[in-house]
Amino acid sequence: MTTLWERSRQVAVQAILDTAVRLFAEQGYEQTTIAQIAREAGISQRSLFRYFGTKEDLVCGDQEALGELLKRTVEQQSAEMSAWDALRAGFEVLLTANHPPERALELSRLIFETPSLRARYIEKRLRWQAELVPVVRARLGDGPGHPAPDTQAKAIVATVFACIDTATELWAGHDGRIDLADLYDQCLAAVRDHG
Amino acid sequence: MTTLWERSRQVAVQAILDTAVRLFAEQGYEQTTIAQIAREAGISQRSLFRYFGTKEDLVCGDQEALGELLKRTVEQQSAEMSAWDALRAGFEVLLTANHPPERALELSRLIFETPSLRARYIEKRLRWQAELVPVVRARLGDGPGHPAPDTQAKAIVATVFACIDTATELWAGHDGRIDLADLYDQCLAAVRDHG
DNA sequence: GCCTTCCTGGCAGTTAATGCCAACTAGGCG
DNA sequence: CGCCTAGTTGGCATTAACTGCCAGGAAGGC
Repeated sequence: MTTLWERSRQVAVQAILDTAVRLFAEQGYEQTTIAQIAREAGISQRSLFRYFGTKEDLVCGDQEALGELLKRTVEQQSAEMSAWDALRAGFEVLLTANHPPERALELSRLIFETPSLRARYIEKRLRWQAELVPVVRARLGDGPGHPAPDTQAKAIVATVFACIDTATELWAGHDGRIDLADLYDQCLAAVRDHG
Repeated sequence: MTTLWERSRQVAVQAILDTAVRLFAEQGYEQTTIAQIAREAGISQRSLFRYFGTKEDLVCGDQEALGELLKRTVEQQSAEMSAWDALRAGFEVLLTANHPPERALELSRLIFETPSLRARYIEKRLRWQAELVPVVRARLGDGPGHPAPDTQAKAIVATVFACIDTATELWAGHDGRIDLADLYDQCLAAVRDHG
């Protein structure tokens, strides 16, 4: 443990993030420049880019870690659980592991009202999707004779994320007053329940 | 009709597009600069930006027109058709209205393998989704008493696009040898058929 | 207390994108 | 035919996100 370096790094990262989120909320994402964030956070522009490779990473940078968590959680669900239920369980773990809800709400609103950010966010999510496909496919084998299990797995994962996205958008639109997991269930029911 | 201006504009646009697609295919998207495209297309950099607002628009610029077409097609389906079937009909019209298949394949591959392009493409698609929600919601009213029709409509539209995206990715991965509409049906079946 | 190692900050440069202005050209009108 | 207006084009400057490079400094082992 290179202790002091690690610690001051953590402090710097947190200071940058706080400054950035505050400025984004005050002025909007596009209107806030990297130079301004660096100045107010008391760090050089050059170092800011070393911590966060891009401006977008200031908002959706910690996605990689969550993707890992999601994958591991889905893998560890009991083998009898259907792919849909395993993915739902993974989603629920994400909810508890996320930021404090108030911050998550602020970030979600920012992402959903800034097109370029939303696109970037979805792009990162697509990487999770790719990693989840083999995990989901492993749960499809024991059903009846399915053709093209890969197609099936990809479609299921894509749909689950589409519903997560839709639910999150609705949740942010209602200022977090409606339970996110409930919204997700409603979305999935709208898709899967025939009638 | 301001004829000559209109016509030379069309010619210029086509020349720029041809040059751009060729260079992207040869060197990759990120490695090709706007300056190079402008130089080889025989136009100033400034004018190129007037035709195409951004570099990404060179690849996915004509998406707006397709979005309009999709919305109109879905609207015009017979009222008895379910939301799912109406959306499928819209998708099928898109397929025939698109570029020549060989070019569409090239563009799709470029988009799927270039993260920034894919993000931009998704961003444009999100605008289609938002516009389709009211159209889809109008088809849900005559069913049994549904709670939160907006949630339902959003979830359905998001899922349809997730399946379109998945099908297109698979289609590009198979070099277009599998029918895109068939892939879409497989994706949707994987999501909607319980078993 | 030195020395290696890693981090930081400043500087210059690249690329996409935008605003501004002067030169130009198509097309209408006398 | 010749001018005039309107819309177009291209060059110049500028901004903002990034990247490479190099010097200077601090942390931690010896």
